[in-house]
Amino acid sequence: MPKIVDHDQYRKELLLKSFDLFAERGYGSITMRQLAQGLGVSTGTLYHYFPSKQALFLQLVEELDRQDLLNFLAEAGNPPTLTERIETMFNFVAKNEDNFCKQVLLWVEFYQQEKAELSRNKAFHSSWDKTTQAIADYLQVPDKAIADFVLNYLYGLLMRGIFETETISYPEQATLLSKILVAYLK
Amino acid sequence: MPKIVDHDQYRKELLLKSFDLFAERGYGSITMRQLAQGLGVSTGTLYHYFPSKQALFLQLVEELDRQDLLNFLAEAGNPPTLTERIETMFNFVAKNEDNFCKQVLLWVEFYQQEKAELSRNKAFHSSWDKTTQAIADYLQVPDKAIADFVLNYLYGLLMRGIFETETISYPEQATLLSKILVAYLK
Amino acid sequence: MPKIVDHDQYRKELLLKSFDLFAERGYGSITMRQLAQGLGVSTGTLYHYFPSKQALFLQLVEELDRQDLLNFLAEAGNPPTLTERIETMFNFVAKNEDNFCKQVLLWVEFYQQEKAELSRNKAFHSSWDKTTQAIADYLQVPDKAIADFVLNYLYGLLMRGIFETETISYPEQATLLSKILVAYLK
Amino acid sequence: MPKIVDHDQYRKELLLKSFDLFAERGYGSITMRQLAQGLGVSTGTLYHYFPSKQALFLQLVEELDRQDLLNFLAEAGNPPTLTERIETMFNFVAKNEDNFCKQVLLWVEFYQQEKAELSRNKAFHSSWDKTTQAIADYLQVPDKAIADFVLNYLYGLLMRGIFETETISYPEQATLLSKILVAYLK
DNA sequence: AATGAATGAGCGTTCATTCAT
DNA sequence: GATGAATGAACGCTCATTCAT
Repeated sequence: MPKIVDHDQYRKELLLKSFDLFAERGYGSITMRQLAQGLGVSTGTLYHYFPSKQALFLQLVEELDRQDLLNFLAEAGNPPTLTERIETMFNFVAKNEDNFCKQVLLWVEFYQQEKAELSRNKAFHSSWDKTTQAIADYLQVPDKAIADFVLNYLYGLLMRGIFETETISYPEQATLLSKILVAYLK
Repeated sequence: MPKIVDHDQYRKELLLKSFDLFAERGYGSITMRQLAQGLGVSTGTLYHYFPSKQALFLQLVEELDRQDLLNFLAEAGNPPTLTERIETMFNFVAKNEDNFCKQVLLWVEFYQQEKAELSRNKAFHSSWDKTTQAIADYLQVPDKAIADFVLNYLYGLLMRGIFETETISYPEQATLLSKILVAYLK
Repeated sequence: MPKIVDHDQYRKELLLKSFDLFAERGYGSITMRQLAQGLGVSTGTLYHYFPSKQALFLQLVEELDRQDLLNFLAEAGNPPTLTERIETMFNFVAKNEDNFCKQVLLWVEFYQQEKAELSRNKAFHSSWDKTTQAIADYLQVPDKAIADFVLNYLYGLLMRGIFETETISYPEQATLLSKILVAYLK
Repeated sequence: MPKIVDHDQYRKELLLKSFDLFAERGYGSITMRQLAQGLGVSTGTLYHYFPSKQALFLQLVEELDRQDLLNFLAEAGNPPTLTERIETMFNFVAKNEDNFCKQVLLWVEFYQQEKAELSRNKAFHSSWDKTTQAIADYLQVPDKAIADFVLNYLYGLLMRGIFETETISYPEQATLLSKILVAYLK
């Protein structure tokens, strides 16, 4: 019997630890050697667990999207009013803002760089769609357009956090959005 | 100094023509040779006009941001009501959606890939800030938070156009946003 | 010492089974992992039986050369005339043409790739010489030059079977060679 | 205008110089870096002239086969008797024995290593066939089987020069072959 | 101004071999 | 004896950039 390690478990461990490394330097800029060094393994080991840099990244996307959703649902509960649900959601995003920014940045960079050969690989889009859908479900708004509205707002918020020098207050924005929506839905 | 005008004019011509090439393959994936070939010049010529790939791209960012803003202001006029201004804005974005998506994609990819050495170069952020500010001005809303709100929504719209399989209707979204805001501002 | 017999028997079994794998992909192209997988063992096991890829191959050469010779002598008998002996020989080669082609191909590839460090290892050359000598003995021609002549012809036949699109008929060639030699030796 | 060098001429120069390097270490063992160093250029330059290691080698095959044939025809003349033609041919091979051995070795090694993806590329086989055909033509023997006979003999001679410790005398073999054939054709 | 040949560091990836279990 | 995870040097190849012409 070889060394007792759960192959799959170790794979996920490497995956999760690789996120910070990707985030720090970007998908295209970090090298497999740097990744390996950062993870404390050799390049050979990296390739023992993942067939390629792209595959490693794609697995990371899937895993993180899955975990993000799980984490959110675990602590979100099911508040009675839309206002509260929006607040809960914004709180969650605010708490993990840094993580989400890094993710969006990485996903976009990767998509841009590999879009040519990504058409076959639906995993990327489907993962995003699934998350978006789950959030829409959580909000329980009667009109899908309203859910879209909130999501647009949220994704825009993330973008501005990335590009603008001046940061934006999440609680404040959540309050504003709530007020606006309540006024509209009344 | 006629020579300088020619040089500068040619430089901008190359810049503008390079946008489609960047958009098609991504900043990190396209090579200077491919760029040169696509522009119908040699790599040497490219380096005669731009000191580096990064500098070329940065100049492209600045130029396009400038032109986008100019184009918008040129055709936006100054409608009397907020509703109309928002509609005008959304129409403009809808008309140029493809372009804007490509730009956002490229800007993000570039930022992500070069952020390590971008700290010195403020051009990138300042260009984005300037555009954002100009749009906020155009809307003439009393409360800055409202302008932020609209912009967040807009940027989010762009993001979702990129990642989601299902496209989103701009006119419809504009109408919704107008209604919501009118209900709130009343 | 029963253990040693088992070990040795198993080693030869692996050796023989590895021939087809080497033949299919070439010495330089097949990996130890592929070899192990094809044999139904782990790489570790392979290294338990053979100290290195090169040693494994060298043992294969020796074993196959030995067996080829044994097989030939077993079925060749001792026909009274040179013509018959040549015919027997050509029949044998014809029957095993595919095998011999693969062997020549592999031996050449290996020799070419490792010749730098093969000077010490005489096994390779001596194995070839021994076979050649045995065949010469079998023919029982008075003049060594005639034996050389036949062997040259045979090895050339193999080479042309490898490289040329048009295959060559062994029986026909054997008949021709016989006639020619008989005419000469008369 | 760039540096004045005839791209194509320089390519052939590199090609020819690369033969000795390939011959010395083998196709599979020599690296592009070693090749570049041996040629006195950088790896980048090598790739400027040849798209890949395989393509470089294939071009070398074609070029050498072409030149060998040209050289032979240039000095072969058209002797009146078959005996003389065979002698001329064997003299030529004897004079270039070293070269031809190296070529056969390399061609076989390459073929063995790349045969999987070589099916499309007919250049390899066709080049060999062409040469073989030209030699057959030169001999002007009425019966194709006789030409085949001579060629088999020749290729076998080369093989034995490669593998056997004891070298074989070309003039002697040529004389023998002539005698044998003359006895047969009479 | 314009060319494209030249460079070489560095990339993603492979694979013979080792070794803890 | 058997396993397969781990290693890391080395491979083929790329590409931003330089520079002689």
